Amino acid sequence: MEDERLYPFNTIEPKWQKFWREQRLFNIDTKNTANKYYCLMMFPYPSAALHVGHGRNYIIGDVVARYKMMRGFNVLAPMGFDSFGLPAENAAIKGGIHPKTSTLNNISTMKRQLNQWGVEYDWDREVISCLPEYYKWTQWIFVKLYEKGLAYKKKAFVNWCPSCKTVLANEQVVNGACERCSTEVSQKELEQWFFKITAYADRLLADLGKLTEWPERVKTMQANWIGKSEGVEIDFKIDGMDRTLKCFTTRVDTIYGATFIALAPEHPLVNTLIKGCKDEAGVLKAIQKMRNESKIERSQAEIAKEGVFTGRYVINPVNNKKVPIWIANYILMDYGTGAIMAVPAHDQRDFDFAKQYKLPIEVVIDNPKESLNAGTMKEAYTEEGVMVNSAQFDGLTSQVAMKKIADYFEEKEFGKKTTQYKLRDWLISRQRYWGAPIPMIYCEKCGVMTVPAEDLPVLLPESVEFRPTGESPLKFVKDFVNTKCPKCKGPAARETDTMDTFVDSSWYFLRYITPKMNDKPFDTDLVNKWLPVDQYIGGIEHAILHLLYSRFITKFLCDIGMVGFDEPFKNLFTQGMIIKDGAKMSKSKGNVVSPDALIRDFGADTVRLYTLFIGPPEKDAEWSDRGAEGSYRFLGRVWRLVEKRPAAKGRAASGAKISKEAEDLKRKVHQTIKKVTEDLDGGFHFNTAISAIMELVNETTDAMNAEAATPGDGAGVLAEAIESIVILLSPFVPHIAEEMWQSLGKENSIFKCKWPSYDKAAIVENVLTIPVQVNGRLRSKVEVPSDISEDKLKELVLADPKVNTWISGKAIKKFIVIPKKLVNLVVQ
RNA sequence: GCCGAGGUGGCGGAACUGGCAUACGCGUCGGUCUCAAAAACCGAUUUCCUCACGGAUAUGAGGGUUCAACUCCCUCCCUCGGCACCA
Repeated sequence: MEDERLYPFNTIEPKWQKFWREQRLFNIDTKNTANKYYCLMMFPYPSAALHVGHGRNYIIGDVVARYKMMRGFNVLAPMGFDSFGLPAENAAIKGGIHPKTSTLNNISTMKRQLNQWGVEYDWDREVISCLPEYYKWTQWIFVKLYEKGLAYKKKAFVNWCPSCKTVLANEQVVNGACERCSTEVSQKELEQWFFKITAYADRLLADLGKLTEWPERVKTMQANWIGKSEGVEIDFKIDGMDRTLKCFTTRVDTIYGATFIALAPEHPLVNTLIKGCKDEAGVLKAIQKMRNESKIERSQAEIAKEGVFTGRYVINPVNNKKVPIWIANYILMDYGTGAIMAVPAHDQRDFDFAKQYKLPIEVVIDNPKESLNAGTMKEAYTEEGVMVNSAQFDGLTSQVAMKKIADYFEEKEFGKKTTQYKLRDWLISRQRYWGAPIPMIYCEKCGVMTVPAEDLPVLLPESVEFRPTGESPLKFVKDFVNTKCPKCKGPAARETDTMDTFVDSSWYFLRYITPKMNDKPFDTDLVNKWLPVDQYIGGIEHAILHLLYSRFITKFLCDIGMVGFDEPFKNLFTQGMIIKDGAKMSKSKGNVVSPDALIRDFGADTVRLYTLFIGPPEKDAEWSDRGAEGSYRFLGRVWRLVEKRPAAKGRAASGAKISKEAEDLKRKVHQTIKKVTEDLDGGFHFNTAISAIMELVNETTDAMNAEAATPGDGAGVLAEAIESIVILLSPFVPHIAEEMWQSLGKENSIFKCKWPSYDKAAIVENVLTIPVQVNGRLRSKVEVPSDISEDKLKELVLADPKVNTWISGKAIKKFIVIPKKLVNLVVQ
């Protein structure tokens, strides 16, 4: 085994890991804010073992931190654990290990793995969200939200996962199934706590515009999720009743074409409306049937439209016509007002429904290209057009009419302009144990109140029984539930729900600045100096949930003066997944690549290098063990290069005449410095930066072999090349770089040295190879001095024998010269 | 259906602002070393024709603009991700 190693990574790696810790390379004083750079990786949930896919995130972050360090920044790179959550509790129910024990065990395993990867952090700032010193402040934020009316409790239909035995936020339901375990989600009516994120909908949407350094796709996903639409809320008078019915529409221009009204089966007016109608029992039965189709069934696929007439009518305010009220299964209670004005001619869903129940279709927007006929149209016309059958609005374009009719409605008080969002309030109650207890107390005399600040944290009792009941285990802990009312000191009960773990993770990045502070969640002044985060790195799977919640909580903290900024993350980078055998790595698929064996056989630097070289980091990439071996061989070549380098006689004196070979190598060195620096500054182009260094290594190896064969003046440039290679590689492969740096005779850590800058004069090519095309096809190449005149170049090209074979006997129509790039002759 | 990203050798992928397509790595083939093998090193490698020189051909498909197109424009196909009866 020993001889098979290309270099002694197994001794080098622990040596430098220990060195970095002892030197406190990553430990910083946040009071020193000059030249600060906050490099943040999304903190992980502590699962049992990391695979190479997880590693990508940490490796990228580590490269950025080390590179910025070498660029002279005061880098804050902290790490922590998002350590409340369901898996630990489910494991406790199954295996009987307390969540706290298994979580803390997993944390220490993960820390060991991170350390093995050579990924370093300021561990003095570690934040663990399941410990009281942290969740005390999560509870404190809850209290602040409650005080501002942004945390409230209501009875609501909620998403219930029968397998996890808990409720889920809308964001955690994926295709009608639980985000975590993929079990189909059902609906349950429960009293739940919510955060009023909808109060911030407009700002969360508008401020996406400020996030210029975020990936477009993340912003689009958030915008779609918030789902803003502007329209008019119309008050329809119900015929024969002293009530109105509100309908939201974005197409008020189609009001004259409304031929029926449709209500969601859950609409609160339904029972009143059908009272006394012809077949009350039959109608009620039909409605009941629609209600029983769960929300999920309704949203899964386009199910057949169904509906029933209520026997009632509303009056269309614009023309006083009677319009029938129907109940329809395609109307959602939780969007808009749960009732719509249906315009079959101009909305496909209404059209389908009208066809099925033979309801009238009236064209009110005509297609300017081809006039519409209500009787023969096959589908709704949803485009813009010209107003018809719309009284005084006839002849206007629909866009103009939209505004005019909206104004007319407000003037006549038929309705008002409003904005609707798809975003729902954030359901944060969980009937589970392993989360931060919601700090509320219920007193029979004094009512609902928050736990006073001085009594925080509300500690999670350690001794509980884990049962798969679907009810919070806290309910059965008498010492926990029974408490005193903070006001009247009489007997009172605690809230037994805990908070969604996304609450924990929506403020942790603030805690890292002053992680030990115990009288406040964080120091506002220091936080204002360090945030917004300069670079946030994490998975695309958090595009909506975590990133939206964090933005919301930051805006809230900004509003109450706790922070001085309203967006937490300036630059966001979302890395792609590492795929194996065409699928995301997961234990159940059995395609997990563990870093342990790879690190044992090839070393951490190989795993790091391959992970970075595999492809553009924002894209998914297929893992290949063979590919990883290629990275190992490369490191072996670099190692040998450093070992076999000729004794440096000192650099060639500047200005001294050097050979062409030496000059070529020097040019390559400086071109590579330029390329790597630009790749790291301009984006996260690690893969191309590494291939540029590989090219330099190849050229340097050739130059060294040539120098060994026929010694010349190359030693000085070779030394410069080797030193540059080691520095340029260091952020990617820090252990081997430190070792080689040391063997080059350097004393300090390589990360204390300055990142090289390139010499503009050295990268200038003085001889150029100019491709020559004839009629756009490459026919020859000419070598010319870079300062050649255009005339001289033309002369040379025309003298070129290869070119001549292609142009002889033909007339030159055009002679295109792109200076320093290419020549193209057009002949006929 | 809507929104977003993408489609380049056997594979992962390069290519600036329209200017030598296929860098770098993997794999494969050949060679060196070895009794032999592995490892390592050196060389070849879009495809087709050619002993060779060389030529033709190719960036999902088709068309267009241009002296010149992976890059710009139009039409279409496919893959991945998100949202989805949102009025």
